Amino acid sequence: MEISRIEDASEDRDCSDLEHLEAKSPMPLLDQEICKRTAAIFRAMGDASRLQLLALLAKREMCVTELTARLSDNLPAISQRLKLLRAERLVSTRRQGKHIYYSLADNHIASLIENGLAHGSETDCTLCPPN
Amino acid sequence: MEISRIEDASEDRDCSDLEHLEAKSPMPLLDQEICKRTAAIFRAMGDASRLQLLALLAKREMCVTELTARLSDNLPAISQRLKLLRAERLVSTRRQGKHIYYSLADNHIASLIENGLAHGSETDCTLCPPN
DNA sequence: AAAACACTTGACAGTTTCATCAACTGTCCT
DNA sequence: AGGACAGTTGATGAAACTGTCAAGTGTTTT
Repeated sequence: MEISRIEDASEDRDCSDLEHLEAKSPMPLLDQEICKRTAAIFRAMGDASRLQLLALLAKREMCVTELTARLSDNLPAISQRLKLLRAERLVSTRRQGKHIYYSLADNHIASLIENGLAHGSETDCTLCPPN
Repeated sequence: MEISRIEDASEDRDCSDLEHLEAKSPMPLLDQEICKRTAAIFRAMGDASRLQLLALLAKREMCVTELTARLSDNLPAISQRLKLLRAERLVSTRRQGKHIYYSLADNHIASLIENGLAHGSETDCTLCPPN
């Protein structure tokens, strides 16, 4: 008996005879639709420019012009990003006169963003060396 | 006075004279680095195949072969996805003999996935019509 | 030492995404 | 009705991403 024999005995067998797979709990995969929908939400949040946008909207409702000014970007660019976010239903709109006000679709989205940013901040690339 | 005069008086002015912007609270943008890092995390989670992978790993550590079998996909494909997830440090690896075991890098990631899936499930596209 | 297993990697092709710009729509003001 | 403001929408091209497959690495077995 060697030193590292503490592990499960099934480790010895060939992995290709997937008996241990059946043996273990069924562990069903995620429903495909839910999975795709969730991935789409994450993908929409997975861009620095759009995330900035969402972070602003997390504070309060804003019109496109104000967003444009705060982000110092051009209006069509912002509008295109908002269009994508709206398509994924992360934000919703309300028209008032000439202005169209955007806000987060619900506060579940807000907490996703908050959680993500919390994680993004703490695992700073410059601090933890890449293994 | 009309009916809809409940709103902030600043709504009347031209949005282009951005005075109201200075007037309101500073509302600093997110730090660029944190923003980019967070977006990268979200982007990594923003793909159905990778999300399935992460969801499996959220339950327990698994080797590549088992992941491949459970997802009924080819091994290099899985490996490439894992490579990306590892590059973003969402997962970490441990070698044991011939096998390389993958697991989520930390449970902050796990909760992000869980939250995301919770939201993805509840806002089912088939239920809420696209406006 | 050779063969077998478990992965990883590099390269290429096909697809997707993103920014940009001009043209268009909707609302208000005069 | 005409003009100005606020914003949206295609279209286009450049850049980034993904899957696939052959070839490579590391570890154990015989």
